[in-house]
Amino acid sequence: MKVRVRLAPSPTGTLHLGTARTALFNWLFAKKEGGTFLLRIEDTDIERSREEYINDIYDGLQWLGINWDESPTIQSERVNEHKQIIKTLVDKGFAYKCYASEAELDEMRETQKRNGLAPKYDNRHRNLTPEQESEFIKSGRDPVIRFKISDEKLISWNDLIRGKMTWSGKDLGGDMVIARRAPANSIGDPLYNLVVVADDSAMKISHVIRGEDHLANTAKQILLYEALDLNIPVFAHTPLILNSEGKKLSKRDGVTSISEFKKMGYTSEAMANYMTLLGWSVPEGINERFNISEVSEIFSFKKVNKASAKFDWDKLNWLNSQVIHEMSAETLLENLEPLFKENGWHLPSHEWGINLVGLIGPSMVLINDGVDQAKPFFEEQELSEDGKKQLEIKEAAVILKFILEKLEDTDAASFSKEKALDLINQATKSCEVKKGLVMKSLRAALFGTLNGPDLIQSWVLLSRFSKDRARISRLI
RNA sequence: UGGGAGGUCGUCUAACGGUAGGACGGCGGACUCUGGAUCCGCUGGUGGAGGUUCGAGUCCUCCCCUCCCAGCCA
Repeated sequence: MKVRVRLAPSPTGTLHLGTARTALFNWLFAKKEGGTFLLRIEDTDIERSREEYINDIYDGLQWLGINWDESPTIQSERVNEHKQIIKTLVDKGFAYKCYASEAELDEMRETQKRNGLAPKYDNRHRNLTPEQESEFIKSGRDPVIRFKISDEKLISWNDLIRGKMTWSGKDLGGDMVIARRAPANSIGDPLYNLVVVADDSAMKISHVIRGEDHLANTAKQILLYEALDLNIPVFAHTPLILNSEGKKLSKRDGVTSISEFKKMGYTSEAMANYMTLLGWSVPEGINERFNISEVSEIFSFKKVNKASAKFDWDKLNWLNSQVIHEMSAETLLENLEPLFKENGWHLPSHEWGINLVGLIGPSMVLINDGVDQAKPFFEEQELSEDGKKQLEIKEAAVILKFILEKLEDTDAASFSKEKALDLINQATKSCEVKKGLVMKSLRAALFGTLNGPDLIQSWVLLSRFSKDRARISRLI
């Protein structure tokens, strides 16, 4: 069987972490099996769907390196086909018009709940007589169209992740609505379960891979496949990504959009790596830090976990830092230079820039950290509390004075690590202090704080602007 | 409430019925400036009770907990 899978996002919001992970599993499976990965935009809810979200979804997938085959299917463009299918179902007696009002059904559900029952449509209009129908129409009622679900029906499928699944028709909430309310002589807007079946079939989807929150939909959809005499695809229901409370991730949980992660300074490699790791376990001997192209050669649902996983910032941060450490200085500089420009910072030379990112790279977790860490090299910093304290030590002034005098005899252009180290050693000896005191004082004077990257290399970079002298002398 | 899916260190996970291991985090040390870099070490777990078995995270029974669905949303 030729593998054809799809991602079917609804453009009612930006590309969500959960959707992106589903995309990844579909993509990985398609790549592994030499199949095709398709995209279908489910924009049948016209009220909530927006063009800008479609673009956000495309951008996010591309950024993650999840490329799709063929041009995306736009669901709303297929509405006539969907209505035709609904008409067929009605004509064949699989579906019927239900005139019950929403208020009437709300009341029905309320009563059921009060009596400790699960809310469920009671199929009250399944067998209306033509007389009853015309009565409703005459009174101005418009119907929805419902697909019959027999209480006795047993539905089962073999899930690639969960094994054999079985549902009973009586647990599917009664006859399901497949078309919105519309005048009786027409067909209303087709709804989710119907359009999914219609489109998955039309797109010749072989495997439906989606979150486990769709389990009940799958049972309903199988009934539609059977009624329409269509081939039933293979199903795989993936575990979900949960928030730290163990609930389904929602917009309320803060950052959940791929575009937001990108903006914060996460790399696409780390995001894809982490999303794959949540739910899929690496075979023995393979490092947890991987590229999805490597996984696409070994991906299997056998290694996909059944239980949902809680999202963990620490692990994502670690992966992101690993990705940054692996970057060449050239690549890292390419990532940072636009951010530097936004702050009005200009590199004195490309080589200087390379040395700078080489220095700060190892301590970056997010790409955006590079901005904070580079800042002291471009802009003079206020003294921090502990920096101030360090410079209040009485030897500090003596040390700085000594170094400043020596610097004035030194050529800024040829200042080097060796010369910097030599100066520090000279100061240590001449001022009769511990080397640590010299270095801490110098760090405080040059950068305002007591922590940062390697002091000697930092000093050499700073000297390129002759800023080292200026910064020391301001304190004397 | 009904149905469904799940439950191994704090988190993500590994373990033909055969020593519960790894990663992240946390804690401690090293790097004779800092540390959010790097290296080393430590910490910590099979939801509960029975049962089968020489031996149970794994098999059986009962219980508990969590999540998902129960829309004329997708």
